[in-house]
Amino acid sequence: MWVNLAIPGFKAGSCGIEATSTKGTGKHPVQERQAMSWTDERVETLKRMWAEGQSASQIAKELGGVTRNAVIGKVHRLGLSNRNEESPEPAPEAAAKPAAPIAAAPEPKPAPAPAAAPAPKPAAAAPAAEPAPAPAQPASFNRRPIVPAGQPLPPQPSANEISPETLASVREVEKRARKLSLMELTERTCKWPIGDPATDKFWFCGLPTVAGKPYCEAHVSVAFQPMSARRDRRR
DNA sequence: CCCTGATTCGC
DNA sequence: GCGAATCAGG
Repeated sequence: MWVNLAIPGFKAGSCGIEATSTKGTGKHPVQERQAMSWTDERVETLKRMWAEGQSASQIAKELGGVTRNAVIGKVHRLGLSNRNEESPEPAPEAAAKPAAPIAAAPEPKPAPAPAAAPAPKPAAAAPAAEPAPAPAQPASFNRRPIVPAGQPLPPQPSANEISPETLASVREVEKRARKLSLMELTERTCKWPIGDPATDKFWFCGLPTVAGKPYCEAHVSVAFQPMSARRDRRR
């Protein structure tokens, strides 16, 4: 299960290494040695995610131990504010242009820079974008249990049931999916499942839901269709 | 309400 | 440098 959120007694008094073992108590030895700090690694993650267009809160959550304010503050100090503003370099392909090239990109992977940083990401079998939510079992234990859905999973419409435009749009959006695990879903994160539950390549969309709906805008469009539209397209 | 980023300013 | 509090906005 995911344990780096909300460290109980944690209170970043400031920056520093809160050396005193105020929390040296019997806490889980989870990642948290010496109060969070902007290590090269963390800064790199911050830069990468910020460049990808992730929000400060999302970045904060990923990093753990910091608030979105901290992230924003750091972003400013690093001087990489306005993520917009064309970069001096050939734009590295912004990941958010709906209604655009429908290129068949089968790889939904952000591909972090191969720098010299020891990626804190799970290796081999996991989707690189997010720590795999299945740490409890030995790697050899493949074929994990069917995901216990909290609610019935939506039917995955076959390609011939949705318009090409919508399909393209959805795929585009899914590249930006937050890839949440079941436990990370909240009332307002899109619960559309993506990938095969029987493999590691499975997660939930997680983007903001349309008010009152369980899915984000893109997924609502494929989940809720007028009967007529469905009938017309089928068969 | 939920959420965003921007800024200030004591630490 | 850091980030909570605050501000301004969607």
